[in-house]
Amino acid sequence: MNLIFYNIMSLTSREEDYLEAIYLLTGRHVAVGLTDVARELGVTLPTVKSAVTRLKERGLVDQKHYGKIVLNPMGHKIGAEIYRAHRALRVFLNEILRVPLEISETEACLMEHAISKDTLKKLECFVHDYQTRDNG
Amino acid sequence: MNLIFYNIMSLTSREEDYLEAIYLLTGRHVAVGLTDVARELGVTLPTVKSAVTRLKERGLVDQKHYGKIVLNPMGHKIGAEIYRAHRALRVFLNEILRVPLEISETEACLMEHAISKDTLKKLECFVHDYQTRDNG
DNA sequence: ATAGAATATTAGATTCATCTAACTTTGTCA
DNA sequence: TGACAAAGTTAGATGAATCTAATATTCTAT
Repeated sequence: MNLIFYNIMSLTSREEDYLEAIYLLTGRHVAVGLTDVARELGVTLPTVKSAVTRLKERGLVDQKHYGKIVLNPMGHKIGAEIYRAHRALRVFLNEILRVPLEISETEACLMEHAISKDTLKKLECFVHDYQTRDNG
Repeated sequence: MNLIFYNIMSLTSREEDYLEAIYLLTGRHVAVGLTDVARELGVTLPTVKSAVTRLKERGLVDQKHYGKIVLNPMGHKIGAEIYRAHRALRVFLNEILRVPLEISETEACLMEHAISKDTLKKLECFVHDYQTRDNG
């Protein structure tokens, strides 16, 4: 079911970042505006605007004129998945490699786009197993 | 000693890829041409040309008109370091997470740019320790 | 209800990374 | 030694991602 989408829909890292940011903000806010995303990612409003326009063209988000940003089901799914990779990587870096939290955060954010579904699953298992049998 | 350079010299992922490719080819060939790099990275000649031009402007490589590509000391150092990160990540993915080699190769190549010197050192230690006490 | 603040939009520029097509130089071998 | 192949160069286009500056809309609080 995803194969069809995945081929058409190979997103850039940056598109994934925007999707992830919107996903996270959606979990905290009632409504997500361009300004929220801009703050979250440290970019300017027009930059967010053009990213959202591109995501809109791909059918991953909706935004009415002067309106809030809403994730479509596929956008939500991708955002959630990117965040899952982000979290697994951050935990691996921070709790297993003992990289400081801030740095783990930053580097996880850069690595999260590189990791496939299969690898993510393996990483999650590894992290889980490692934690349950008290290593380190 | 590196701080000065590192600030001026924040390379894009792609610039790092080219440097790494040239570094690897240098270890195999006598002389590295644009065509070798193009083959290695799967891009066209003009693309390599413009990348090399940019790396030349940064003083990381040299190339005379119609000549071969030569890494300058700093370029060599960066290329070697990127490759070190690449290797550590590939080994982690392949030998510890049991991700198939081809996929480990690809994903390491994407992650290698995200990882700082400190994190790399930690990852290398982790991989080493993991391997010496026969886990899995 | 409206003025001022906050937010969103548009226009236009820049840089990187890529491509194709056309051209030039170098190198080789018959 | 000169024709042809291989390698390198240049020109020009495209798209993503970013910015600043200017403009438009919406919200809010008096």
